[in-house]
Amino acid sequence: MDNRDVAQLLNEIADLLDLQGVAFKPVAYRRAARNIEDMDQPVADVVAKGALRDIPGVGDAIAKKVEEYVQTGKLPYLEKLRSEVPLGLIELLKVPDIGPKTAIVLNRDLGITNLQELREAAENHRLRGHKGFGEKTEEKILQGINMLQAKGERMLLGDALPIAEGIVEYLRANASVEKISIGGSLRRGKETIGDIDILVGDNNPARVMDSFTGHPFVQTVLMKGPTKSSVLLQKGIQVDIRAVETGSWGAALQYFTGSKEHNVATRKIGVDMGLKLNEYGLFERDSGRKVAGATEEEVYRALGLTYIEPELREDGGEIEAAREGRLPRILEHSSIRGDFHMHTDWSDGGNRIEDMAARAVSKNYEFIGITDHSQSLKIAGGLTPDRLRKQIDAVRKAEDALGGRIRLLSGTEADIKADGSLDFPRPLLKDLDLVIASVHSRFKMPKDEMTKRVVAAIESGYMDILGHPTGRLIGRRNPYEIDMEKVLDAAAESRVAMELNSWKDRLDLADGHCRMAKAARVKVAIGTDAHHVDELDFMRLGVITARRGWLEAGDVLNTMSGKDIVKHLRGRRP
DNA sequence: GCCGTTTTCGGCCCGACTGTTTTCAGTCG
Repeated sequence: MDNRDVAQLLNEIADLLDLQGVAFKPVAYRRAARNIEDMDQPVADVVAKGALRDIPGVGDAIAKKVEEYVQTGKLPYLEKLRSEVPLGLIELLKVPDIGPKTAIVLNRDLGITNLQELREAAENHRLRGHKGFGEKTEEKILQGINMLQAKGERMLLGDALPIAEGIVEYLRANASVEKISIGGSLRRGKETIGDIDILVGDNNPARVMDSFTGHPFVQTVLMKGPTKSSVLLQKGIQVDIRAVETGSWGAALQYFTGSKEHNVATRKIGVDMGLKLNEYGLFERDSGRKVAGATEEEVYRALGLTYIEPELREDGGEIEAAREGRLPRILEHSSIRGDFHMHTDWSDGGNRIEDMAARAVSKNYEFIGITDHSQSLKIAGGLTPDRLRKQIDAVRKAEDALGGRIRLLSGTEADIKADGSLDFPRPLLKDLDLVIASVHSRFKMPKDEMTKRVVAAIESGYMDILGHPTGRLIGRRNPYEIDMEKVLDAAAESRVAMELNSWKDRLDLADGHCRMAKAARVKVAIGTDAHHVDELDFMRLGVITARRGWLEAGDVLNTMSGKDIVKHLRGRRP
């Protein structure tokens, strides 16, 4: 059982308590669930250490239940709740506009116990006429059920960003707004996005709403008011837009960026200072006088905090750090001077070495790693030792042709075989500038075996970077079982870097693991894993993830100059 | 159920939009 299972359990308890009309407890269970889910350590380890109560939001009662579940696999408290509430009611909560209150009424007055029965009742017009239910509510519920069943998974950060940027550009050009920004989880750079939030600062908000909801990318208008609207795009992507006057821009952007938990925490700080924070500004509670609001910096300053970058706003310790002035100066994209990981037409890439290099030069990079696959990855046209020898020459030639404008590191993404050995003979590895080694097979190994395998590769002395360290594909494949603490300890010892693979459905290391790497004093190397020149742009996803992982320029090898990175890598060869 | 730079008890963020209301509750973010 992993952290997600435990979180799911606690969330179910919260839902069931909601459905019993219990106040406050559901919020507490959800907070604990979220913090357990976001933890980097397996919850079972925390239980073993007896450290559950150190998790924010976990007190005696929840700790006892989690312990019981982890140790016995059972939780009688949940069983009891399940027996008290019709099980199908929980799925009703997923329908937009149906919350616990409505679900309770539907069940109590109409005997509805699941989604199917709700659909039938709505279709047969049995809802209208009941107190609080009219014709429109009935229609909306039906629509909501259809939407729920058609709705896809969460979007990847790398898919959502270009869509949101397109909308921003459109509004900038067509609605001549004064200020506009992406907000929400997208601005915070979360790896997956539920919907797209956009904030507009304009002294005529109603006009912006008309412009927004009236335009061709909108398929359905879900809601439209003078300052706030929601629409659906094709494929069911929801976009929420909010407009405020420019004087409230900072407060609104702060509010609209979230996270929800970060906002609750900042508003609480306000309350403690006799202030009230909302999207219009920060106000003295008694006099109503406005203290701040035009910029985010101003709002944070007035709360006694240094500015907190959006990627850090997860209520993960950033508020305490900001109060004590010890927030890290997180990585900036402008500090990136190279890319460690890409493929060419020598294996399964789409472009030549020269093309990749030229695009890198146009990004002002000082180095790139040419790292095609190794021989055992036949499906991807992995290079034989012979071919790799030839490629080393080709890389040198391409570098010369560019007249020293960029360093091309001849490298490989070598397979880590099941026994922990690398997929090329050592003399060949020794002649390469850069060795990334990755697991591409036998993903389902037991945890201790997988850990041993990867640690053995790290300790071989022939690798520089551990490629996509957990092997996950967001939304498609779980990370393989591995003891990240042990891997990081070995990496620290051997001075091997962890890759932050910034391919859009990898982002591996994930943000939390970046923090662990930093704590273990292990460097991070961002690699796009590009198979095409355009995919070198995935670098920004890596930078965002590194920022979410609290990494600073000095924690990331990509900030080294071309000259220094060559020196660094040469110094590692046995 | 959790939590504490006024608290170990008594609070628990704040406002827009909608539908069905003659003044507001519920939901959402």
